Amino acid sequence: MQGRSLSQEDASPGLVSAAIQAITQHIRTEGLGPGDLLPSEADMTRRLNVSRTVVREALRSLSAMRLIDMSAGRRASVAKLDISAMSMVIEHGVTTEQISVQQVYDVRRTIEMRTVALAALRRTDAEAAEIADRARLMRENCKKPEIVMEHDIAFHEAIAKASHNPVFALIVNAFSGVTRRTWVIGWRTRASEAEQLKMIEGHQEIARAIGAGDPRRAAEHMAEHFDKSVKALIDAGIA
Amino acid sequence: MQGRSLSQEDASPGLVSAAIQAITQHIRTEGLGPGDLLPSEADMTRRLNVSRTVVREALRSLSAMRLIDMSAGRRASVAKLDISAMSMVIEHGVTTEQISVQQVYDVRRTIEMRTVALAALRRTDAEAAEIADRARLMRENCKKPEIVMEHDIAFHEAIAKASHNPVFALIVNAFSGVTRRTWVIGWRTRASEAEQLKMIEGHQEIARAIGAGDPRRAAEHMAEHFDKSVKALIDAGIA
DNA sequence: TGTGTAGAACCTATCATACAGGTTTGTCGT
DNA sequence: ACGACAAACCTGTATGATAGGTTCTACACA
Repeated sequence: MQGRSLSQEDASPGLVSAAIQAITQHIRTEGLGPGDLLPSEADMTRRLNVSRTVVREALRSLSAMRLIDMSAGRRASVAKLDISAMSMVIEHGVTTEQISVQQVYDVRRTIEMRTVALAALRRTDAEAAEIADRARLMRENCKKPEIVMEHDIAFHEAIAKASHNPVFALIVNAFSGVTRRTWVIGWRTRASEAEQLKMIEGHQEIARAIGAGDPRRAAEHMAEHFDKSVKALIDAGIA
Repeated sequence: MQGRSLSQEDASPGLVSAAIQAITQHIRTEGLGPGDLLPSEADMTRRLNVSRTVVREALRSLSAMRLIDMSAGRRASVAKLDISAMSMVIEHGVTTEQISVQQVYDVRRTIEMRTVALAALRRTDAEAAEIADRARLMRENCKKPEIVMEHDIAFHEAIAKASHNPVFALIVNAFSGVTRRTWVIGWRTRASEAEQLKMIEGHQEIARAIGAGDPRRAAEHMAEHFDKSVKALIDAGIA
């Protein structure tokens, strides 16, 4: 007893892929939004006429891509937008040497030149304050690289958020993982303490420009920041 | 008999998450590259001291993110970079109305302004030819929207590829899915045939600029193209 | 009438086992 | 040396069982 059914397209081979299709389509056709519940596994098992194993692997796949949330005892639900999956993809690309760190920086530069300009135009006061705070905290902790790094990453994420375009925020977030793995290298390369401070001041300049609502100046400082960061990485021998 | 083992961090709850961690870490520590084989499921079952169900769900998750390739009878292998997972995330965001089409276009514009400039600088002759070909094919099939669309998408992907930065290619690819869902709307909005032709000519201009190795002109035409596309979408009532 | 608490009902997480079918590999006959 | 066949190994899917988490209901008690 394992009659093929699965409504339609068995394009990609395997029942699991078909189940994934069916589930995403269900979300689409039912117009489900974040938080809405999906049918239970047993239910899907009946509807799709496959074993629970298949249903579970399909759900697990969706969960891996963060399209749905799963937790014990509760039915799966549609997830809020979250691209940490992409973060894994990028990290994977870097660790398997299919992507270079420099290439990541080029993309980041491209995107953040835009987010910073948008942020300068659209930031709320609270967002401007958050951004300025991160820059300040970087300076205050300038002796502790780990902490500076976390604030640095949060700084860039806050700017992306202030751009008010979630797609930008998503992408910037996706790069945080890689950044965490390479940040220290760039930091160490800045030989003198003065140079490290200058880098932090660059962040403060950016924060000020955003606060002043000056997109051009913000973008210029961001560009400068990236140029120096890339230079630091190259000096460190990361091609 | 199900002693907890799994080396370390059970941070995210669930054995599956832990298994995912273990597998990605295995890839990292063994320095595996694309095509290299992972241990068999049975092997992992023993090593991680969990059931095969868990191992399979972990593998399936990685497979969903396209970090590994799975196929019947063969062991899983490390995958070549492929971000079609992100495509699903973006589509999910759009269908659940967490992202607007316009926001996607803003991101595309930002990125493609860069890819087109890089392409003009770094394209090989073959790549330039491919890009020009796509533009030509768009014109030749201008009566068949479906075909124009496919060549349009391929056009943009070819440019991204010619930028010689795989991360850009990845991201542009990620947007192809959404584009496929909205492209026709923009096309229909261009009322007259003349307007449709003008849009296609815009692509040819871009192709020419890339062929001529002129990044500035290429970027200008790309900007114009996006501005018009967004306008078309807005006219169509897609906020 | 209001409330809270113990179950019942429902669900997911994980395990064990089984079998069908695809891949790989080595062996044996020619 | 070569090619076909078989064994060994692996994955895909199904089934059934148990443990433990969630939610809702109904009943006892205030």
